Amino acid sequence: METFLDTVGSINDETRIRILRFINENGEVCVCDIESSFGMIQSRISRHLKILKDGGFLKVDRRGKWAYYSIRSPLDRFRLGILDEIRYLDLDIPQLLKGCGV
Amino acid sequence: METFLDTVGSINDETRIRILRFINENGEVCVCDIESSFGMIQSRISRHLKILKDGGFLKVDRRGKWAYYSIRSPLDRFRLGILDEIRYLDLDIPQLLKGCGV
DNA sequence: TTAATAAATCAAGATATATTGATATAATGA
DNA sequence: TCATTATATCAATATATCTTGATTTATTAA
Repeated sequence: METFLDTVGSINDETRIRILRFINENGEVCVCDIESSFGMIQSRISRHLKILKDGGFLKVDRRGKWAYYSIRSPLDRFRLGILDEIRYLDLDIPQLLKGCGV
Repeated sequence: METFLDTVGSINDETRIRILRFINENGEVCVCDIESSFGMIQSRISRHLKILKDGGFLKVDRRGKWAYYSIRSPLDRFRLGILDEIRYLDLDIPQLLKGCGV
C-alpha cells in the first residue's frame, strides 16, 4: 500500500510529471542537465528526482561527480501505463540543455 | 493536464482508495451505506466521493433523498488499470452495512 | 592538502489537502 | 406547512507537501 501511494504521490505534481517526461524523452541525463533545462534550482530538482526514484520510476547511476538519472527498467505494466498516459499531456517540456561545466 | 492531476490526486489518499475499492466490490451504494460501513462522518465521506467523481472514477445517481454512487462506465484504459492495481492492495475494506433508516 | 564542482539534505516559510463540526439544501412524509 | 432525513458545503484547524536558501557530503583537480 505504501508503495502504491509512493507511486501515485510521485506523479501528483506537475513539475515531477514534466521531469519524468523529459527523462523519458531524452534518456539518461544528469541532475545539472535537468537544472539548466528547466531553469530550476538544484535542491528542488534533486528532491523531485528522489521522489520519482522512490516512486519506482527512475534509477540513478553515479559516475564521478555526477548522478545520472534514467527510466528504471524493466518497468511494470502500471508504471508503463502512466508513462504512456503523460506522453501527450499539454505540458511545457524544455529542450535538453547540457548544464555541467564539464 | 488538470484532468490528469485530478485523476491522480483523487487516488492519492488511502481513504479514497478504500472507498473506491469498496464501491468497485459492492456496486452501487448510497452515501449513508458508506458512512456506516466505514464508520466515518458524513461530511468526510461526501467530500471524498466528490473528489473521486471529479477524478472520473464515480458517477452519482440521485433518487429521492438518496445519492447512489457507482463506478462510472465506460471507464478508460488508464482508470481501469488503476482499479485493477488497487484490487489486491493490503487494505481494510469493510463489509457493506446498510446505513439508511429507510 | 586545498579549492571547486555536483548532488543530497536540512530548516523555514508558503501553499495545499484532510478532518471535524456546523450550517445549508433538497426531498419526503406527517 | 413543519419536521425529519440524506447529502452537500462551509469554516476552522491540523497535517502534509512544495519551494527556497543554507549546509553537508563526495569527487575531482590544482
